Amino acid sequence: MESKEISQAVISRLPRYFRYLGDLKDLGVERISSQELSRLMQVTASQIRQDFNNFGGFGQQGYGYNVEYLYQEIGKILGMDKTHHLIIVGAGNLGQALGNYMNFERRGFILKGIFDKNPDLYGKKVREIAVQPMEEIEQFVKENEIDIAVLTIPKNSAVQVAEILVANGIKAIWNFAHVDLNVPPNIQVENVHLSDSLMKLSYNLERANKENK
Amino acid sequence: MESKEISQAVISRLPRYFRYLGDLKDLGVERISSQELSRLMQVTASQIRQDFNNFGGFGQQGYGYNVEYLYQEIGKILGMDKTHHLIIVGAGNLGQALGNYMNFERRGFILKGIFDKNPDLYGKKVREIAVQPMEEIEQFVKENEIDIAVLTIPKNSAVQVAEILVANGIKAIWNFAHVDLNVPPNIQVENVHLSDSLMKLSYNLERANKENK
DNA sequence: TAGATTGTTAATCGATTAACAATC
DNA sequence: TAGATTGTTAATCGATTAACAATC
Repeated sequence: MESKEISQAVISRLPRYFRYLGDLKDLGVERISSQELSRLMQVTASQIRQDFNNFGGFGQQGYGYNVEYLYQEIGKILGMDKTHHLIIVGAGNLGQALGNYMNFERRGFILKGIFDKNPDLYGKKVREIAVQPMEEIEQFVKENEIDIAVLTIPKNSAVQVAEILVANGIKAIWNFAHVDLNVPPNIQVENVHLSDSLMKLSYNLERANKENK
Repeated sequence: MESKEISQAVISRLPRYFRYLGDLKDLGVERISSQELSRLMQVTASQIRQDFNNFGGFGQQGYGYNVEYLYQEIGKILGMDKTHHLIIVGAGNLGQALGNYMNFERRGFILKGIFDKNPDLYGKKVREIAVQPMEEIEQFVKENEIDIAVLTIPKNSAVQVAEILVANGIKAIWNFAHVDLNVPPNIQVENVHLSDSLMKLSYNLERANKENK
């Protein structure tokens, strides 16, 4: 039971810190102050210190932060020290693209299964993992310890499939379907609504065009 | 020159309104009040009215909002009444997946070119569009009216390619590369950092696991 | 010790929610 | 007209920034 609830605004910034710290580490930088990091990342030093202090003091007065240590700690907070097993539901272009993306595996996200309802795809391999019929999914999820389901199926079937997954014990869904899922509050959902993102870009493009006239 | 700057928080919500209104329209619903929409979308009626009123009054006291009209207006705000020409830079799995995604075309986002530096991919077709060598990109962008460049290339080349695109007149970048681009402020960038999103899910999963123990 | 920089409290800013007068 | 619901102002809440005492 966690006492202090940390805002999603803070959480959303952690992966970016993690990325910059990883780069600094690779560059051999040993320590960094909130001010230097602030210049690098274009956010205020105040915000950096506030963000880190949500999780306890990682720094040292007069010194700053040890890059390697901070990197490790943020990694732990994000669960990067653990292995996660995932399945991909929907073996279309996007599902395959995500499955083939090596970097996820490097971070401990291991692809365990991939499913589709299209028989033409059965047996097709995505990184050694053969596409299985959708019907197998319940059994598979029950028998294997799956942490995360990646939903890359059309919106009309997404809600129903999500319910099946939840009923069989899935605790987290990475949702690429363009629809809001209706799941119990203890199930974690992270939405990636690509067309929403593209529309936002379209709006900003439009607005910038208008301003420059 | 726009007078009132509308916050990105509001803009980010518009595509979701657009989606719900589209669904309502398809269901034949003619009018809706902020309260009904509030229940449907799980946001406050107050926020709905505030959001819409950033762009002028779309409703009518005592009646509510006309679904069709509101849908059209939000569509216009998002630039959905216009055609956008885009190119995809990076013809890997993700680039191809995005290129093949039909729904973007339905919304007026027309794929005009696709580029990669891997010669094995030259000539490969993604929806009638043949992959071209990366070297062609400058000329192509100059000669064709391209609005948006979709970056689906590895992080190490992304920053440099973005600079080339900007130098040749690209005004908006949809960035899937896991790196922050450094472009002038009049260039619009929308980032889709998939691994950031997955890490956030990982954090929330972790936290939920702890709480339930 | 003096200087640097964190951790943390206080002040500010912006976004969300509530309330209600205007009006269809 | 009475009822409903917007548009909009005011109140609240939360997130960001500033300031500074603690401390390495």
